[in-house]
Amino acid sequence: MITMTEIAKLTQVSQPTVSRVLNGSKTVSADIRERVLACAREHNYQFNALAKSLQGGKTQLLGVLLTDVSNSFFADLAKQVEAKARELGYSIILFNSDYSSAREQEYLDVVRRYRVDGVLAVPVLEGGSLWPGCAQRLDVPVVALTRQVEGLDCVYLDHVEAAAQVARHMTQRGYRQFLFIGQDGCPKCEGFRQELSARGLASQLTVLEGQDDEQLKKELRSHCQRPGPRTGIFANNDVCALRVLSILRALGIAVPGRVGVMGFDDTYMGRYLHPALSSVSQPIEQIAQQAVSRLAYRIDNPGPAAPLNLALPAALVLREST
Amino acid sequence: MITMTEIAKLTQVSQPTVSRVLNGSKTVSADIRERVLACAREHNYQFNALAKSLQGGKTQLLGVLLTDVSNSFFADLAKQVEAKARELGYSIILFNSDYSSAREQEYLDVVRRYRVDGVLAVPVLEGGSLWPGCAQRLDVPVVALTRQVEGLDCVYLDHVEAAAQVARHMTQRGYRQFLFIGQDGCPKCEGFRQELSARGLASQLTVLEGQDDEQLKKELRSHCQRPGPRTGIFANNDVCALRVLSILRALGIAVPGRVGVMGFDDTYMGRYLHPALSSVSQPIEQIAQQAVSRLAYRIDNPGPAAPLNLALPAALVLREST
DNA sequence: TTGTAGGCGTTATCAG
DNA sequence: CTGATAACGCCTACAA
Repeated sequence: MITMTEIAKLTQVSQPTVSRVLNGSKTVSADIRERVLACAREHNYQFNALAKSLQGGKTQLLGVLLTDVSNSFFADLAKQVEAKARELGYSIILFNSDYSSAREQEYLDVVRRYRVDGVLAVPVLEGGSLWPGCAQRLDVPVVALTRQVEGLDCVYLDHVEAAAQVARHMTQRGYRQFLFIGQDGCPKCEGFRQELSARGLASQLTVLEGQDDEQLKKELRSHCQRPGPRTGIFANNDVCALRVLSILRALGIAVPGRVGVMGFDDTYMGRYLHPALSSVSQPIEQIAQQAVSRLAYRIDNPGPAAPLNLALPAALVLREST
Repeated sequence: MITMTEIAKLTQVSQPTVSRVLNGSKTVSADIRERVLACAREHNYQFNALAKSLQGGKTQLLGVLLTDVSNSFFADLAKQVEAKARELGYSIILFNSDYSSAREQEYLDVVRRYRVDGVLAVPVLEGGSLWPGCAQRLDVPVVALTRQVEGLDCVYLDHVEAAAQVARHMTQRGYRQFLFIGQDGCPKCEGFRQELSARGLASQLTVLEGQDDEQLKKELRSHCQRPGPRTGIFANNDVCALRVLSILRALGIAVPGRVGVMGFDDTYMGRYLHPALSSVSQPIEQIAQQAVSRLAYRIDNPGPAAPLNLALPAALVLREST
């Protein structure tokens, strides 16, 4: 690949002059400018971003650490983040921690090696308590995605509040017994529990981890097939909700009559299911937009700043399953 | 961030000595080694990948150009590619062309700027005829993903053969009228047509672009509701198949009795649908594995080589919808 | 075993 | 308006 020095030789000028031309400096005579530009075009010149960055400048690179790109929510998020980053002239190095803290740490080092200008990350651990420390060691700005992290810039959907909305909606629809399928103690679960508690229904909540299909089927049978009040099931995400719907159908349990099902993320498939899936919609584009522009701002304005703690509101998308 | 030169000053040795220690050279005295390592650890040293690469070496960076990460197939692919790349010590810069050729060209330049060691790309245009040219201009190895490109390394699922399998399966199941939903002339469509043709059924094939739901519904009604032979519908991908299933249900058309539906990509949701969706399964992990290791091989062994043209076989996953 | 000198492709700061 | 020169962080000779 051709360099400025080579162009300089070919066009009989000094290398700094080539630099001036290629960077659009006005203080170059017309004929030199033309000669240089012609030569650059002819050889398909592209500046060496590494050399340029070495010079103390920025790399225009953002590290993006996700837990699982194959999850359709994160995939969407990655897409939007890439788009926003591009608008601001950044490219992204993508890492997939696969929910492994060890890998997350490893990637934190890699990101430093490449001297990225900033990092967007979905912390592996919900609490994210070790992240402020990581961020400091990184010595570039960091914005946490979709997780609240104390003492760190973060942009997220308010899971607690969203789950409370779900609880309100379900009680309104007449469900009086509840199942949360996901990790006990996570923000969604807590928000759900709190709101039920406020309505004196906390004792009616059961939390199921719901790993494999067989296990889940057994548990759903015992919870939903016996007579009793209608049951509202809040699934950790749409994939999980889809599995639940499938099992309920196999069990011959009526949805939304006997049991209501609510997903999370509002993935595209929801509207095409039968019954169409009610879900909590995340404002993915806003999250990406806010996170990237905050990161860009911090890159352009270094120095300490009060952490941004941006909790975006969720919207319930009500369809047939509740 | 601390540099070798700074460590050198702190430990009272020369910078190249620091380099030797940090790169594990044996020819350094024990006490210097320890002093240097201690200092490096203390200041959390990470080498500057830019500077190192500038030296004419490799960047350990791979450019990955996708058309749409939010598509669950490509999201899976991205995940696998990242994993394989990591195993070989590469990090990936991810670009999303969004099916825009203009953006694709733009990204080709960006990738050159960062002096990536190689590129993995899903060409925007099916034929991919301008890619061999692009690859040459890139002057790093390129491997095309999931598309056959003449004169370029490529790893893909054989769409033509896969579609032929679908046609055979459908005729076996007694479908005698056919719909392909997707772009006319694409490999899947051609493979489907050819195989039907070989069975004297080509005249029974109709191709629908199927953009919006309303339009598609109208067309499906006119094709499937009138009496006549059973219809086999081959959808371009699972998302599309899901839409078709949803519309057929609304129309009260029996699946798989009156109409059979086959998707493509075998995304996770297929097995949970009702009826469970038959689909063509792509060997995503193999594609990623083969593509990345081929790329790595070409990086390590520069110079001309006969293009690899690796067509992986598809597997039909038969469930309830056909 | 260790240090010195040069260069990778840029940009920035000087002179001229 | 243009050209030297130094510097960024590292590595690879070569020299001591």
